[in-house]
Amino acid sequence: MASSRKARLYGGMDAEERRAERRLKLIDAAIEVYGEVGYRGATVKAICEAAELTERYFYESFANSEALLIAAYGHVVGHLHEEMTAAAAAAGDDAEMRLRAALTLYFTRLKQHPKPARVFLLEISGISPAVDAVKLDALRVFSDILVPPALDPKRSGKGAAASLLSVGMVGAVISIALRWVSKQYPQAVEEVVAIAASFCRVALTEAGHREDGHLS
Amino acid sequence: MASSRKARLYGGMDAEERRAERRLKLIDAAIEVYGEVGYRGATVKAICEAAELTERYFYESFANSEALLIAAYGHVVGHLHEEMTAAAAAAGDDAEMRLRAALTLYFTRLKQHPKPARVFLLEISGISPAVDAVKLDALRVFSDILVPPALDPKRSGKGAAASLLSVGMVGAVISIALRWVSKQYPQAVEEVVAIAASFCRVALTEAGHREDGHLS
DNA sequence: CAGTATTGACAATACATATTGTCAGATAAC
DNA sequence: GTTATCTGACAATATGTATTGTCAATACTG
Repeated sequence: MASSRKARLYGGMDAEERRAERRLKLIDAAIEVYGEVGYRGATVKAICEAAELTERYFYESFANSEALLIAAYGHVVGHLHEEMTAAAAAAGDDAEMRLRAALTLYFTRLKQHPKPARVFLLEISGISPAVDAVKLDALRVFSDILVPPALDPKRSGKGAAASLLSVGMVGAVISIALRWVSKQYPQAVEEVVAIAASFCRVALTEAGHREDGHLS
Repeated sequence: MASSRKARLYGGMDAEERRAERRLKLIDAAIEVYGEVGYRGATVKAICEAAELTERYFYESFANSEALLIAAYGHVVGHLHEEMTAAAAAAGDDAEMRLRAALTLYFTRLKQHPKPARVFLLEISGISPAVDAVKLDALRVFSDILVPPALDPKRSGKGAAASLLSVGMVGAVISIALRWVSKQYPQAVEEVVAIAASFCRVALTEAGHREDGHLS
């Protein structure tokens, strides 16, 4: 009872820690491999090799390839989400400023880390209903950062139309990002942000108009 | 020499015609099946069954599944392209009118034919470089309908930025379409068109500003 | 140092599907 | 009605990969 050590230490870590580390290595490796050959081209074996682990450890942490994809996605998106929220918050209360700040952070990270970019921009679509649901949720979160629903409290009646505006906005930003990445960043971050922001502004202003019955 | 009939007739058609008909049946069946289980879930066998043909005929017309996907995509997009061009032309010279006409046709067709919609909205992404190239080309074509480059002749200097605007526009429209379809058309066509148009207008007006050195 | 938990390499299995091949029966030509 | 062509069903093969299992080598514990 007194010596209730959880497990034998290896490399200074107990069993739990080692497992967590392997899990992380697999996620990192997955992002790497997805970025090179795409999700569907990524075999379990290739990911394990990249992670310097064997297949046994793959199934220790993940039920199947899809589970790893979702985990990798969550990993990338979780970070980004935090950072964007923080950047928006730091920019104050002005909607335009918050927008700029969040987008600038987004495109900056995109340029710094091209591989993860591919995971959550491209690879994530149309794998399975489960994966699509995860993506949908993530997009909603990002859209809320760019156009905070809190700033738009009357959004009860025209919810559906407002939702299409959010969707269009996020679609525009992601498409721009995809192209920008695949063409290897031909424009400066500020320029891309300016372009993306102009689409986001549509969602902001149109939502306002629509609330006022300014339809069509 | 005189009796240079190409081949024996079956069902009133010669060999060539029969082959063409089978090819078409396969394309139609593919669109149907993709619409139900997605491209990656669509086996050669399932498509052949839907087409009421056997695998032998699949390989008669297509080298592999990917070739059929590309053919199906071209089939759907070709039609749509013609119709949108015609609708835009019929709407006269006013950019706003052309835009409305093209978008209205797009969303109307989308509602009429949900299955093809899925093929060219969702299934087409990230299958392979070849398929992506086909898609990229198609998107460029559509973007040219919505914002004709002819109306924008000075587009030589700031080409790259203008290109991102087009990309964003098309991305917004497609995302809106996807959501609208997957939620089973909660808004009227006119309303969706209005929302989509507001994103397209960004591409039109921003392009103008940028030409005037109105950057950032 | 002896013993055991843990690891890494790799074999064995399972499975799904693409792709090619076979052949009996149907259909048109003469 | 006979023959050559074409068709449809299905078998046979090939391939690639996920998933599980085995086992010797390694790293820690006492």
